[in-house]
Amino acid sequence: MMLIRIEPDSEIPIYLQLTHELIELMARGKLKDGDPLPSVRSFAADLGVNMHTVNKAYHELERKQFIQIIPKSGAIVSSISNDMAQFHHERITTALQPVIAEALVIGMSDREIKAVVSSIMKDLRGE
Amino acid sequence: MMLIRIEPDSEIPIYLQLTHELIELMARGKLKDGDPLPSVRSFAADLGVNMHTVNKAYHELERKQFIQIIPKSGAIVSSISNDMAQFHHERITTALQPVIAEALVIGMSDREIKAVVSSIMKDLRGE
DNA sequence: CCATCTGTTCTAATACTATTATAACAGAAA
DNA sequence: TTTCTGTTATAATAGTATTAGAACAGATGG
Repeated sequence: MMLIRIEPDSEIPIYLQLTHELIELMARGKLKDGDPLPSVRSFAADLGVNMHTVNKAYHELERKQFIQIIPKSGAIVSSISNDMAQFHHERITTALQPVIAEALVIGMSDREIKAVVSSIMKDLRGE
Repeated sequence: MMLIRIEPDSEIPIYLQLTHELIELMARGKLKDGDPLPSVRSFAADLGVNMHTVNKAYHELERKQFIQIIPKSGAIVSSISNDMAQFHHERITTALQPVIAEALVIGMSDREIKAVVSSIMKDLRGE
């Protein structure tokens, strides 16, 4: 049983909420390399969403190389290959840039921004 | 003349690209408190997009309190009121969280993540 | 081997968002 | 008073998100 809650009325699409939640579970170490993910059908039933929505989330995770989908069998969490570091690094930087810019505009100091980042990292690593 | 380039074929909606670009200009100090923004018509003409798309970007910026729209007159960059710090702070944290989680999963160390954040801040503040 | 489970693929419908195009309106500005 | 401004309205198009239902074929386990 996967402890995940979806907000159907969120502005964030369900399949993206799901990818975020699963990545967070990986960050927290609750999903580890090699762990199997639920089948799209059972997971969809648990979450009360459509099979295709879960499938879309899985393919998003596969695109980002966080899981491996074995055709007609299932999906498992996959370790990140080090040689793709550059690929991932660029995505992270691109995603971070507009948020940091916004933080600067609202008047946050470098120290404050780093503190927020540290706080988030601590929360994810802790426990 | 505002030095902004839009990618019409990006996965990111044009109106969001515009908001990001404008916020970045504010972060870089090229748009300062009280500076007027181009009219939605002239800006749209310059960018080669529709008037309504620029208007949507402006209202997105107003919602985030980065500009002030004076009805039937124009829009100006507005300083951030300190008493809204909590409001902004939460948005920043919420936006940052999934990206940090992703960074951790791809194996970035705390030091590396902070380095990327510092690099972005330096780029925005520098020059 | 066989029944079941798996992801895959297809069609289809609905709702919403993004973008563009026109047009008209009323307040602001010069 | 003419021009510029954001505002509002209608409409069309394209794309995305979500759901539904069904069929297919490879994988799995008894």
